[in-house]
Amino acid sequence: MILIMRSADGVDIDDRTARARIRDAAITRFAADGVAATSVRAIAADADVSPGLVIHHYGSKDALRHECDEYVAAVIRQQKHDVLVSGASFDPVAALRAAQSHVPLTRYLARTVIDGSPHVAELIDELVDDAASYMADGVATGMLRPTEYPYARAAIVTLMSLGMLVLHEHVDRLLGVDLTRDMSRVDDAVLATAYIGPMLELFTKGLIADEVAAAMRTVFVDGDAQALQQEEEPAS
Amino acid sequence: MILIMRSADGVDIDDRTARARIRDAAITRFAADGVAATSVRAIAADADVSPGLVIHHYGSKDALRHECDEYVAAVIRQQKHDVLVSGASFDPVAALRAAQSHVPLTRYLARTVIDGSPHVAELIDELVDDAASYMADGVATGMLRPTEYPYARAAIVTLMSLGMLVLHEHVDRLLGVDLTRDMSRVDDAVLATAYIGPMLELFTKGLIADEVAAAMRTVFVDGDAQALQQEEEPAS
DNA sequence: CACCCAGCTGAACGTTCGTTTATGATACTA
DNA sequence: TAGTATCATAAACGAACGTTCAGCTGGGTG
Repeated sequence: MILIMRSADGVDIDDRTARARIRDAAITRFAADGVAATSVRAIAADADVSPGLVIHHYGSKDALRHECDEYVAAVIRQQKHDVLVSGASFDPVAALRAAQSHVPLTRYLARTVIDGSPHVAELIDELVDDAASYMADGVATGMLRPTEYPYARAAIVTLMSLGMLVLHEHVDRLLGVDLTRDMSRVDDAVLATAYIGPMLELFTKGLIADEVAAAMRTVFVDGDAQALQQEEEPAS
Repeated sequence: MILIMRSADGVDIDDRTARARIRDAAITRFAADGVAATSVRAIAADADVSPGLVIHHYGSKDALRHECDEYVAAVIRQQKHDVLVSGASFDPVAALRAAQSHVPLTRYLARTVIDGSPHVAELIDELVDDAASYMADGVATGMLRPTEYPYARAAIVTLMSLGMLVLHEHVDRLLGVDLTRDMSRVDDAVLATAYIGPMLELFTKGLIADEVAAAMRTVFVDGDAQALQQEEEPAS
């Protein structure tokens, strides 16, 4: 009945106490329905305990959510660390696997990322910093193209990936690919043609033609608000 | 006290009745705090009416949310139409402007896009279809690069843009650019260097080097699950 | 054995929620 | 002026919420 989180998964946490069960149930519920729409009673029912015990262990629903944030952040950091020490520098396969980590955790992150938790914001800052570091390595080894904006590019790519994760429901509906599922378990051609294929194409060949980009660059980067009005009054 | 939505903005809606005030207040509140975390009483207070009137006009909170969905979808469709009839085909400036449409509506869309509303899902499907159409035009006129995956690419780019919008809070924190603000009003260099600059670079030059992409393509697109396991057992 | 102290429960607390209802104010119509 | 929809409110409803608390349980210790 209860979706029990596999306790190990590379992380050395071995608790299966009621306290841990409550935390896992909370993470799954928060991820599925959002924090505000999840009741303490629902969490308690999922964890097969009384509502009172939830409060007894965590003090309040808010504190529980707080601890879920920290736990998810800790697990993701751990996974990041594991990836880092196993396959060094920028390994796209490992990075992709790390990004698509444990299912409920990923779903949790995708949900709470918009509810303005300071812990999650911190975690995202770290993810961006790490991405910037990885991508600098990637540029150095020639795997990635050089950039004028190392940090901004890392932030944008990270947030784009995260954004796709947040919108996983729509990605699934439109492309038939569930990003919150472990991708290494999906072996069909759908994933390839519907997601990774166009993704690789997009990030290899680009999207915008050079001359158009140059024009847009003139307007937005070199130009100013005046040039932005060129729709109504075509100048130059 | 109340954040009143400008009634016109290209859409021929001129109601300033209490009913409209409630709807506008609900959109703003739903956008800011989420649907579940917003109480009917808070909406009523923002609209300067009694909680009972909210129900009297809309029947229930859920029906109100339903109507907000439909209203936002209608306004966005209207704006899309306006852009379409004014500057034809794929005009990047107009497209960008249309994407960054009216502030509370954009925020609303960014919030409700993850709560699984059928109306919003429908709207997204339309946005993707439109993007596919625009991008096909762009390819025909040479403004965009050709693609093996026309629909998937359109979906990915649309969802990526939407994802950035959803994560606007983090985009703002990391890059100092508020995507929910009207971009034509922001004339400083921050927007250019922090967002549009790297965005243009990313979608023009790409990110991944050709040889790496070719390798990843071999693994993910041409290969299969067997090849995906090459980390543990490096084959071939 | 008595003790006891975590872990845990069931019932209840006060609050807030969405919603209902009875009633008042207002403006149009005959 | 009387009648009557329409718009709006204040008060209250039951349900569900987060939370509290007194008491039950069962394995470890004297």
